[in-house]
Amino acid sequence: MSTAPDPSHDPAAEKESATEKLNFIETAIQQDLKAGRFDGVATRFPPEPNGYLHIGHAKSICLNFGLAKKYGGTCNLRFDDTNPSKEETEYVDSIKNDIRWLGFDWDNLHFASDYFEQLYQWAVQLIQSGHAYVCDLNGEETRRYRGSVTEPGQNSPYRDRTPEENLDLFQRMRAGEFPDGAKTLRAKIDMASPNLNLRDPVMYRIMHTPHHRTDNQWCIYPMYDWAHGQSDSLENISFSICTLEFENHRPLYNWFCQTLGIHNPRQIEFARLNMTYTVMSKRKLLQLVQEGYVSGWDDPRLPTLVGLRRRGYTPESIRAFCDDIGVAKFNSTIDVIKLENAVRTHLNEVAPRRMAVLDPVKLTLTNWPEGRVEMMEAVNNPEDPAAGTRQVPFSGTLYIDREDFREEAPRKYFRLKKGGAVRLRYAYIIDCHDVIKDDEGNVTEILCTYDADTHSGSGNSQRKCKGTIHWVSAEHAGDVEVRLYDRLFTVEKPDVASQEGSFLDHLNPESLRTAQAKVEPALLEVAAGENVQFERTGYFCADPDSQPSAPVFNRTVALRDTWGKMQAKGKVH
RNA sequence: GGCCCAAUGGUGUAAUUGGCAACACGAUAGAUUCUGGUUCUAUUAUUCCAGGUUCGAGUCCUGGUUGGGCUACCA
Repeated sequence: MSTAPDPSHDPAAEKESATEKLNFIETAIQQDLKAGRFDGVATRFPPEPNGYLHIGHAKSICLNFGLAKKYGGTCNLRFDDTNPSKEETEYVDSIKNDIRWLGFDWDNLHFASDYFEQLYQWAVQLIQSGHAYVCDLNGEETRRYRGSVTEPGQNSPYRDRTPEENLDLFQRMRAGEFPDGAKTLRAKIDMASPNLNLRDPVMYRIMHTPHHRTDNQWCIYPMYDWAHGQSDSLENISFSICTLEFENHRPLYNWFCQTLGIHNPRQIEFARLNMTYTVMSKRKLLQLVQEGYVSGWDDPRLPTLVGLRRRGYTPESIRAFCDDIGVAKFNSTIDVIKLENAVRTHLNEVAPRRMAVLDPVKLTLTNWPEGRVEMMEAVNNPEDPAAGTRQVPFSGTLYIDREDFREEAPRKYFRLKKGGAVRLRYAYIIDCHDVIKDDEGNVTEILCTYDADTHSGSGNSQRKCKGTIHWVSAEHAGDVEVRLYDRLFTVEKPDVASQEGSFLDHLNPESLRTAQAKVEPALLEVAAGENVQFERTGYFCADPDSQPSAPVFNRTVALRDTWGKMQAKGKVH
């Protein structure tokens, strides 16, 4: 490096600003915009209200809302509520909350059920133009006629009914003349198509089931393929972004729009999110909740948005994560470390630091003046000077973490050992001269002397020591419950069924440990939902179970632990 | 035995659309540090295989391999 290049003439920098990194969806959007296929960008997030949102949905939400924002377009929230047997208003509310919590707001709120009448009219249009027919085959027969992946299907015997007859039958289906399953309305496409979705797909089924919004107004309900694309079209969506499993549905999506002669959005598919050490399917999440393996949808071990929130994940960290993982069509599995890293990064910037002793052992300062209490000034957040400082009471009787003391230890052990010294954070350097044990040999009390010249920040002493540990003054300490969460599963891919086993076989028996911690006074005032860092330990969030002056803390994620890693690798003992 | 889609370091995503393979995370080594945190530095690749087109291929073509999806009146 001989000369510092002028940044304005740095070719590398120019290149960087000129070539913005686009994912494959953005590339497609820019091409379509340039070609004039669409006027602008209109997207939508289309959940079915039959469950809680999880981190995989967050990826889709960030994508759809993010694209709208990036291109100055709009993003709607639309509930795909076409199956009344599974859907409930409870889920509608939770989904709205989760999206807002994540930091997004929709331009328009819609329900597929609002389009039922329009959908019906369009179905009539397809019947009249000879593109749809009423079929009397039952489920079992329909399946048989469809053929298989290697064999073509056969035409339904009802395929050639006249438009008049079809119309009459369809009207009577709507009027409730037939029982559940007696008839369906099917699109007339091609029973020999290699794409199974095109083998005369069912558009409507008869279900005498009240709907969460339309109640008993309808007894015929549209299928996904018939409702989804048409809803997109009605809302003038330009890019209908969905997951990979709908790739084979795209020809049908386009067929409906084109046959109807209506606005045809472009469907683009991306790979859904998979993450190590967890499960993402609604079925499995439901099973974990219903069978009591976790405490509920908001159990902090679940990848649900309500679970992550309770665990202490911030919206910012989840958005950063979604941004970080990118979008592609490759079926990948993201290392959960990425998620943990995202929340560490954010919390490192914003979480106030506090001292908490999770596994307390008593430490007495034998040369401390009887009854004396000193207030120590502690920095609230070294990453944020504006967070200021606080006063922490210090006395001759303290608690430190059992992990931070050993009678004998290797040179690389920087914490307190018998005959050694350590710095008490924001206080004094202490020397350990003795240990008291119970009959079983457990350390019950550590005896030390403090070095009065080493008061934090005083500059009175040149004395240094390698280690610094956290502490809490016994008489001022609060007692709180701490819930130490770990991964729910012990294997990277619990989903990949081990031959005969179930994903439940891989549940981590230690995914939740509780501890009674001794904490500094400031921690007693933390309100539910607030994030803090317990110095040297991890990030914690006060749980909704917290009571005034009696918070319960959930461990969001531990701090990076170089020492623990060295131990795990056998480099030290 | 059909159709559709994908494949780039340990993980995930880029590559100005045919022009010197980049970024993040992880891992490793070191520096700094009153958090074994943070921060900083360094190291970490014959682009799944085989042919072909081309001055030039991660990118285009052909064949193969591997993985995913499709056979609900679910979405």
